[in-house]
Order: sequence, then C-alpha cells, then structure tokens
Amino acid sequence: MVSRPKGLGRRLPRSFYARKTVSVARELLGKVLVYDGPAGRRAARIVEVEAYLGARDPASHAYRGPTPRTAPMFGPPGRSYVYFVYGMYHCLNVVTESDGVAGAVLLRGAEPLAGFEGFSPRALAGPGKLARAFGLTTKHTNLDLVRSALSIRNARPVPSPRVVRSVRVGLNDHATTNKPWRLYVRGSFGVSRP
DNA sequence: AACACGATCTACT
DNA sequence: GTAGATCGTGTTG
Repeated sequence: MVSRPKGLGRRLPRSFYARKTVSVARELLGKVLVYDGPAGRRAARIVEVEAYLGARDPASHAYRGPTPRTAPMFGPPGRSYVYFVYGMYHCLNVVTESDGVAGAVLLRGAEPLAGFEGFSPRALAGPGKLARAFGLTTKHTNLDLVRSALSIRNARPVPSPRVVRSVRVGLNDHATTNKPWRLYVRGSFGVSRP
C-alpha cells in the first residue's frame, strides 16, 4: 500500500533542479506549485510545461547571453524566472542546470488544488493565466523555491503513458521549433491547448 | 531617442 | 481562422 499524503508534500530540494532541463520538465508534471502570498496559500498541480535551454536553443531568452532580465536563467538552480510579455502577461519559469549554465522550465498549465475558490477550473490553463491567477509578477523573479514563499512540493509522478510530448507553443521560425520540448498530462483540463 | 517585437489571451469573422 | 490590446526589453542610431 503506497502512502497517500493528504496534505502537501515536502519541498523539492535543490538537487531536483540541478539537472538537465528536459529531465526536470518531465518530472515537474504532477508536482504541486505553492505560493503563500497576500491572498493566502494557493496550490496547484502542474500539468503542462516547456523546456528552454541556453546556448543551443534559439527559442530561449538565454540564447544570446545574459541580460538584466534573463540573469536568473544563468544563476543557481531552483529559483524563479518571471518575465513580462505582450504588455500584459507574466510567465513563470523554474531555473534548472548548474549555476552559470542557462536553463529553465516554463510552467504553462496547472489544476487548482487550494486557494482558488471562485476561480474558473481553467484559470490556470495557460502560462499568462497561471501567473495571473497566482498573483505573480516580475517582482517575483529570482525567488528561491527552496527557501521562499514560492515553492514546489513533491507529489506522485505522472506515469509515462499519461505524458504527451509535443512541439513548443508560440514560437516563430526558430531552428528548434520542431523539438518536442513541451510536455503535458493527457486529458487534463489544466492544459492550455491539447 | 526611436524602434520593432514578443515563451499570450480574448473576442470576433 | 485573424486582429487587437499594451509595454518592457534589447538593439540600433
């Protein structure tokens, strides 16, 4: 009989993030994003992610080297990287790889678990919607997920037959547009576009 | 100083 | 399917 924790699992340790970005992306599926913010505790199950690498990934913000905005992507693993796009949305990433090596996983979709009373069930289906529902902005970039009010908790892994790998969304004409670095849980209502 | 554009979303034809 | 919203960022002059 496998234990089934009723409450939150333990925070993922730094070592979880200090690995290859695609591996971290795969294992983030099913884990629980938690933010203890002004509105209280909010928690959601991660069901859609995308991996963004560094120098070998033209679609990545880190492709042309660090800038003030993208500095967290080059920093230590296990921190947040939040950026602002299209003049109205924010997107939350989890920094991967070792300190000095760029890599991040974009959180694109989640299923609300707690603290989202009054929200639509699909309020977290999409990266801009997810960050907005959690109340995250660029002020929350470079937070340490191992120590701060923002964290990711352990939970049961999503079995491979339930995981879909596809090309990433929203990219233009990059060379890596065809890489299958978007992963999501098959059939989940928290996925932005199945 | 000026410009082009973006890891999005919603509304509408 | 396409258009528009709306502004920080990086680049160019």
